Amino acid sequence: MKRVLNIETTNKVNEEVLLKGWVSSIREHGNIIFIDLRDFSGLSQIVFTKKMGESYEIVKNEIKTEYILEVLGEVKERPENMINPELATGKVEIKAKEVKILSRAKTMPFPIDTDGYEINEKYRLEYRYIDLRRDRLKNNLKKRSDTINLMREILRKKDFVEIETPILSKSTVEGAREFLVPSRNFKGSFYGLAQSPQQYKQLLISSGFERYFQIARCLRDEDPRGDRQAEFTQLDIEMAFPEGKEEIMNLMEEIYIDVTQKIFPEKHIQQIPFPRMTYKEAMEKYGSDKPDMRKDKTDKNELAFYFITDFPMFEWKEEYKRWGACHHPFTLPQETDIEKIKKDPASILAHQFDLVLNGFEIAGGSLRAHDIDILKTSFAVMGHEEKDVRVQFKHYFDAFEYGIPPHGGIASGLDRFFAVALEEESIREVIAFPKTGDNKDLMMGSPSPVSKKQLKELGIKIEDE
RNA sequence: GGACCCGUAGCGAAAUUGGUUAUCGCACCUCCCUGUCACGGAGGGGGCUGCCGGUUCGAGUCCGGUCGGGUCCGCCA
Repeated sequence: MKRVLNIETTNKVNEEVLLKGWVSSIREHGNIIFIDLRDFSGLSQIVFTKKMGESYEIVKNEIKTEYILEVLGEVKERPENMINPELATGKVEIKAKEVKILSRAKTMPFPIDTDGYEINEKYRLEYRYIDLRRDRLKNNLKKRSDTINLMREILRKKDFVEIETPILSKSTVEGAREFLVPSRNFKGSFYGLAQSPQQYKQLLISSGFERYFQIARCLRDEDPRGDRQAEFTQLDIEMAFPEGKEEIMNLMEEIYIDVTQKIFPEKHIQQIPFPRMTYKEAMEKYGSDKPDMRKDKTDKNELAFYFITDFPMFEWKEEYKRWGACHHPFTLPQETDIEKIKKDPASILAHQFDLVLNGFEIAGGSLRAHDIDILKTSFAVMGHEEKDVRVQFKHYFDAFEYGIPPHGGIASGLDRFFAVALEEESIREVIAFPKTGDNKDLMMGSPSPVSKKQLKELGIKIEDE
């Protein structure tokens, strides 16, 4: 017999159904027992009475909360005074005939019928697979999935091609600290885990994939925050021959408007089209390059999207005593005079923009430098010797010499968007298996030491304390 | 790398200025109950108060260290 979902019972009155799911709660009344059975579609109330005979004894003596059951029963309309309006299936109940225990369960380490905020997060992270049983997290991950599906649909309709790029990549001078992966075949050499598909996607443009996108996992070995994790997901987009940066901004805007209307219909966008504000104006007026522009910050359904444009090309990195890229070195400066760029880097603006939502940077994009001399100039300003850059970015410079169209793109941090849209303070609440503030996975127990054999294979020696 | 906050049964909390046997709710176990839906009622078990050290006649409470979790700064092209 085919299994029926709880939610489907509402239109199967007087039919026999086979339900499978988790025991959410048990209410025993001596000679009648109610069990709320939970599956992915919701709850059903199952009624067990002594008429069941032996099965009733199993329910009475053996079944506990979170046991997984198979229940054969008949859908019955509830009498008027027993309807539960709180429940989607509240107008019916299941009169059980047979029950089978599919899996037994220990007592849960913490309650799962609450929103979970009250529980110390270390327990929730250690037993994440149990934490994910709670409705709030299930809903968050479901909405996440729906959104990503919709984004794919929108982009595919516009002829964007989804292409996967390597995670095992190369360590480079610029950018965030990379996770390093030792090579077994080449002892002493390392892969860098991709902190973004940036270079790959630009190379794909040179290949003629004029419209690329990817739901890309990115990895950065920096300290996490409430809105940052070592690994995170971004909607990564790149296009050839854009009609200026406006085309890229408009595309991002279209995607987020559609997502909001279809997946988060209770939300309202403060202003469409998304307002544009220059970096200079944002800093002068709000002292931030990601101001929270909500008109009513107590309105949890208000989404204030804003584009911040015209970022500086370079910023002084005090730690390294040199110039660095405000966005990344591949950005197109607004100034094309190479001498002017070299002379006064601080004055140079970039064709770069961020998308800000309620005070969070949720996307950053730019037109890219496709002129190789401009690219070289940017690296020179940042104090990198041309020959070093030539070695590290050989592929990149080579590709440019083989020809690359004008192009640009954007990357949107999806975890942050979901945190805002789902009214979560931490992106950990919208990620299935997040890590702690020092990048530990409390559930898997990673990072973890490895055997001497593994280290030897990799040619690695660990220094003693 | 730095600053701050937190740590008491499985979970969440309480415990006056340091003072009897560390309290309560949920969960768990036993029993009662045929209409509950966070059912209700009666009873019960469960604690090295994170760990180590110090102050004191006496420490859950004060001090130092350490471990664990969180927030922020640095960092995050």
